[in-house]
Amino acid sequence: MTDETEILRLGTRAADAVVRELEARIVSGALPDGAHLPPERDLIDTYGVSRTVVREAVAQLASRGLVESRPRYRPVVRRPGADAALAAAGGVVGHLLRESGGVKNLYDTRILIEGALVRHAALQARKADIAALARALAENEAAVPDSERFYATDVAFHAVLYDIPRNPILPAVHKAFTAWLAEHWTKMPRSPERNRVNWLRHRDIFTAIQDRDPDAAEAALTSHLNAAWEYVRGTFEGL
Amino acid sequence: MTDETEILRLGTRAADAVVRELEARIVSGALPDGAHLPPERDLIDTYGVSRTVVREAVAQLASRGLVESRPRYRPVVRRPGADAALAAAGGVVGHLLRESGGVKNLYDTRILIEGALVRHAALQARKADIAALARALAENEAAVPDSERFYATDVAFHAVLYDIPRNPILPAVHKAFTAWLAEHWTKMPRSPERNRVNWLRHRDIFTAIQDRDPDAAEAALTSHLNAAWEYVRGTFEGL
DNA sequence: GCCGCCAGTTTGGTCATACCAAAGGCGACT
DNA sequence: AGTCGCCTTTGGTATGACCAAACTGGCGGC
Repeated sequence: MTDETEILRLGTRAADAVVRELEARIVSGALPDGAHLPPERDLIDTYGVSRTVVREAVAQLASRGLVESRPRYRPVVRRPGADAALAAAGGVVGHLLRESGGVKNLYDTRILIEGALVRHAALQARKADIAALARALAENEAAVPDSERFYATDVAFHAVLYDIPRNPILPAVHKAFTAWLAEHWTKMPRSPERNRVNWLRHRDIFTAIQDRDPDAAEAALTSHLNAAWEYVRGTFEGL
Repeated sequence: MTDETEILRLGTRAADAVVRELEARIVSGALPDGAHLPPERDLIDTYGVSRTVVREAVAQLASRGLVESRPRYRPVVRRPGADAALAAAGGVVGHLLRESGGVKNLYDTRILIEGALVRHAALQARKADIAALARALAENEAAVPDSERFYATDVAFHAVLYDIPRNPILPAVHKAFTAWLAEHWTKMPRSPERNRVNWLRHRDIFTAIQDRDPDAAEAALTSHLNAAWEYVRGTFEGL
């Protein structure tokens, strides 16, 4: 009954209380973004628990993205954003990508979402959005000879599409997609010729959006992404 | 440089090695799904580390959804699925929803995705898919007088849309959406009249899909979801 | 012979303490 | 004033102990 929504439930440990306390101090702003957490030994007598519990609490906060904890440094408070949520999912996604069809499934999901985005852009984009797209497109073109820079501007061009709806969740989704797929994507063989083809596709997408033609925009986008998939599918046999 | 993709990096602890070991034993099937982890004291001398490290390793596995750890029970191995990934993100999402506009952003994202799904359904749905939709629609209609059952069949109807592409990520996304939005959604005032209106919208969506008309399907879907939003927006002022 | 109850054992949760190594701060020295 | 190096702070790990709840097995009753 209850386990439906509590797949990851950790149960009621003493650490949970400390987690809630610290959580409250973070969201209330008492521990502002960027500040570091008090030393563990302070938290011990602040909350009257053992260091074991304190450490587990901090670990939980880290796994939730509320604090950023590097090996021997003081944990840094991070007000969570949509990207933190996606980052938290990253660990599991890594496993999914290793399974058969995992990459394909994720990529198809991306195509689905990005297809919707270009439709949205074609219908809703403001002048400033189209200008931003044009700029990204120009930088993309300028980078054609340099494969590394082309990849960066390629990502940037697609990123603009995620920015247009002005929904902070979407750029985070894009970041997550690129991070998760980057491993497979960056090993794709590249060349100025290849880059130029991709740039042409980007231009098609841009033109369709500029023309306010959602069907053409979606068609150009899916064709672009599917072609890219076909191009790299050999990289990961059957994934 | 490196922190771009390592938002949640925990650094190199001794626990990480144990995590990798156990991870390997899980994905290799040596620890099959449903089995429970060896006792902590066994892991201690299996890997030659202290119990502190073992416990941290198990906690990390739990946060990644590879094991399910309830308070005083042996952790149970869970082969991760897409739903585990989304569940991992749940903790942070809870905070996002408390922020201004958080619910709206999440809901808009849902509309974007589900709009793409109905388009896809209108273009790609097979006979069996349409039959499943028809069945869900019928059950939805039958539940009109019973608001609680209506909510369940409502969710089930939308779920069919996420099943059609046969991409396991999408049903997990749907589960995540409903779980995250349920808190706000279930407190929406309901009545058989209201249910009937919603059912009519569902029928519109179904008809459009059956007619292979993606534009009509998307329009019906967005109209349906936006109307629902307007109806409940008073529930959470300005969220 | 089967089932339920109870004690002993196992096992996860917490505490206390100690030690190490690296980070960070402070002061001396140049 | 700037730099180098020592000392303190602080996170990471190891031990060992204890508790309470879960588990197990055997005993006794039905």
